[in-house]
Amino acid sequence: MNDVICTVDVVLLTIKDNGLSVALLKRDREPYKDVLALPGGFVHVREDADARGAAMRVLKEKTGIVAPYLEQLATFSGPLRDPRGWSLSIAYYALVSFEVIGRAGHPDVQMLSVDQRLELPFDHRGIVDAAVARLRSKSQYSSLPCYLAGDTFTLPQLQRIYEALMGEPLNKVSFRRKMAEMAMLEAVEGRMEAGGAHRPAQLYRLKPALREHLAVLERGL
Amino acid sequence: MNDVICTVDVVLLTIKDNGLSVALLKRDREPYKDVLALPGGFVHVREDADARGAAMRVLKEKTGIVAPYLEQLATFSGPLRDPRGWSLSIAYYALVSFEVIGRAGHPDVQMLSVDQRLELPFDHRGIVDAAVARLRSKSQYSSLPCYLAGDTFTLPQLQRIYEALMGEPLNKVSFRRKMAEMAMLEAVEGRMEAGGAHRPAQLYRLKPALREHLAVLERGL
DNA sequence: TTAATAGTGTCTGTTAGACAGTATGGG
DNA sequence: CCCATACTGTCTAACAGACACTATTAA
Repeated sequence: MNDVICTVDVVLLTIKDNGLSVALLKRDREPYKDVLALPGGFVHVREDADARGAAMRVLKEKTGIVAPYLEQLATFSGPLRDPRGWSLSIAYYALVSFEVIGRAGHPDVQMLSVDQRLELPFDHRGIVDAAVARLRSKSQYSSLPCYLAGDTFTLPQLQRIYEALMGEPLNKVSFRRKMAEMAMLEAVEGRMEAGGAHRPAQLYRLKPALREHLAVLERGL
Repeated sequence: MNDVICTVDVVLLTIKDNGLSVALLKRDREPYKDVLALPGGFVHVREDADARGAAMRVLKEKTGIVAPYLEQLATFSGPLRDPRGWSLSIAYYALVSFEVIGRAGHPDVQMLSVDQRLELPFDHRGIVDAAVARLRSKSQYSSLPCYLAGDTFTLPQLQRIYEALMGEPLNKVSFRRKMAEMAMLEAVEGRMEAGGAHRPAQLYRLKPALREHLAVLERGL
């Protein structure tokens, strides 16, 4: 009655070159061997405390990354999405800064722009699209994009991330008012961003209390 | 490797007595026989086109209702939620007007206020809470609550539904401005609400084009 | 005519964005 | 000094909510 193939897939997103990129790996077995696909795998009833645990395990095994933000996206199912039979995938999306991917140093992981619209096996194209839509939607009224920044970042850097997600330039004064309204950042004393021939920007980090749950705005950006 | 119990559960919500109520049924088999629980059942690989199809089938079988709005909520999983073993439930939520439940006429279906916080078997209490939170959240900026009204309704009726969901009175002028902004309603000619010793209200219905997808607001209510 | 609710015009306080100014680094 | 970018003060336009007024029915 219940011969359902149960898997998890993870859409690992980051900001690279001012645009969203997704982590893909060449599959190491059939079906679609050697084709670029999302990191995914079977749910292991013996090891996994739940589907989220399976997603964390799969992400760690395939990319070496323990993502600070991992949220369930949706479940995709049906008889046709996997040639092996009626299958079901609980999809998660994870957000990390580009540095974290570099530090993990898995050479198999390829970061491809989501705008490139590469064809993907299974229904992975639809899963990626859903993750990007969810991220863009939540970015309009929450602190979610902070997880795409590094541990510390400046307000101009953070604004560039928001702008990349929203696809339009934002008003600087309004943006800063909103960030203050969410009350999620704390200044990192002493250290400023070096770099250009101009005034350096204040560094911030997410308040430790907000490492787990998002800050949200009454009205969007 | 994949001995996962795959089920769907449906949170059928309606507005009754100016408050949210959820449809519950006495379970007809073990575990938790005769205990009130969400309508749910196994995914049938032979019949169901996907998990959504399973949810529609289960809802129809157990309550006689074909809901105009049925959306995936989340997937709940783990070894402890079902005494039979490591299980997974893809939860959906559906919205209908109270009349539709009456017309379906299934005497086993009980509508209980979500505020009553009745204890439920499995993790059904958490599933109901998640559905209510999702509905309340989406109500702040979309036409979603219209599915809780009947086929035709007046603006005062619709405002009362929004107010029941938001838990606070809304400004009449602003509410009407927002409904106009969403451009989702069309007046039903000729017919007005009868009833009281006062001016009758204009009847509206959802525009046919919006029967499938929601209208959303740039800024919330 | 009165009571009761439907629907609308308008005023005002709040909020968001434009603009322009000051601040502070490197060259 | 100049230039570039960070940051901030302030004006204005858009928006949301309060209030009051008109409209329309039954009794």
